[in-house]
Amino acid sequence: MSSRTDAPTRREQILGEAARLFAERGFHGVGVDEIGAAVGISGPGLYRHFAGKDAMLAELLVGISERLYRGGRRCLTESAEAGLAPAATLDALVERHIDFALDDRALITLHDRELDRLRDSDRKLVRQLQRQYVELWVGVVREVHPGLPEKEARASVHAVFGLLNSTPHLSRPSALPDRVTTAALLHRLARGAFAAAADGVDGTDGAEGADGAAL
Amino acid sequence: MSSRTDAPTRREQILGEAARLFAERGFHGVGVDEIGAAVGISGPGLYRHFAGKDAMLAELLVGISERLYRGGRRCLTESAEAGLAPAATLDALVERHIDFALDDRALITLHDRELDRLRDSDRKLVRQLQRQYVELWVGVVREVHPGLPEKEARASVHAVFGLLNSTPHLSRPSALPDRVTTAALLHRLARGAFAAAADGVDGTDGAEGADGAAL
DNA sequence: TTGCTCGGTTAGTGAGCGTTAACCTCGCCA
DNA sequence: TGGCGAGGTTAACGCTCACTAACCGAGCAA
Repeated sequence: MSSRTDAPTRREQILGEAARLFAERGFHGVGVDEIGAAVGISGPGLYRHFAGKDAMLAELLVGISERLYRGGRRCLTESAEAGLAPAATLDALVERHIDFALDDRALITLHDRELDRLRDSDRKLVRQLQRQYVELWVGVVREVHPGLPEKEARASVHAVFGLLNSTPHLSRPSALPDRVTTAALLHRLARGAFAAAADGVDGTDGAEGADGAAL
Repeated sequence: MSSRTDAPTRREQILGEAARLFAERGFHGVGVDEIGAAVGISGPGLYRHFAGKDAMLAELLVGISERLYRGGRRCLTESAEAGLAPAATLDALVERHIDFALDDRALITLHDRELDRLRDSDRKLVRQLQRQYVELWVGVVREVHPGLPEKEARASVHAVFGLLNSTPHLSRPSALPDRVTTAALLHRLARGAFAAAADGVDGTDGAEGADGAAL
């Protein structure tokens, strides 16, 4: 509950390092001693801040899931207030998701890799948030491409998530272009994919509504 | 080395169940007793067939990496022999990768999730095969879209892999359309993504060379 | 000062789990 | 018939590792 620009509290510091380590070597591959060492305290001192290792992972995954979902909802409401076209709303969703993927690589990695190390209740919660987030996208996609059947729209959304979340999986991020180039590229890829999903199935042919790219 | 249509040997049976279990609950989340139970023997009996749990994972990951790479190479040579255009070669690569992704979901999941549980030497080997596979694609993509810079081409390839490999991550595969619909959809998505990657950066605008889709 | 809480420490414990040891029993070949 | 290797079994070992116990020093309020 700390206000946003405070110096990072101990808890947040621990969560940050834990996220990094979990993403690098997997939840089971990291010991509590290492997490402690990463923030300058050692081992069981962590238990002053968290109930256990599981609790850290849970807080990370619930946190990122909530941030994604809330961010998505905000896109929709803001787009609605501004009276934007569906295609522009979809662009906003893509944009925001790319920001997450590039800024919080570790969390994105955890989000689709360590989900099933959670206690049942937490896993249910995370999955529900994921599902809501997906449905948010599906709704917009189907506004943009009315002819696309729901199942295909949903599969497309999952596929585009896989596309957008691909960069954190890179072993050596130096292989990527700089951030703005990468973001622009991912955006083009995602838009192109959605447009192609609808090809031959609706007449509106598409997603180049925003800023006339070539073609 | 058993010929393809033999009844599955014990080793293969074990590998199959191990792959399924590892994909479902993670390498560290599965005990040797469970793997044994899945094939009707119990616990340490596995050590008559494998040096250890690590060896199973290694064989799985090296195996799938080699199959992917060899399959990719075969696409290239066959396309060259048939005198196909680069765009058609890319289609063949996509097609084959989709087959892998849909038929060997468990292996695909392991392939980008459990890589770093391997011994150094095995991990090096797998990474090298992965890299070669990627470069195969990068070469073809750059033939199809000559203006696309190499780094962006490589990032696009990674992203499209993420896209194509997205279906195994689904918690409940029943949410997907039937196989041929899914395969066709994924193919359209991938082609659309590559085409969009090059938009505004080359003049050739394109991947609709194969079988004129709409638009 | 007294005393309490907050955030550390080190030592220890107990469970889980990969692996090994020792033993058994078929089927097969000489 | 005798032996032997392939493929099982159960029991046990030992290590790793999350977590707990017990203790401690600084700040700070009454």
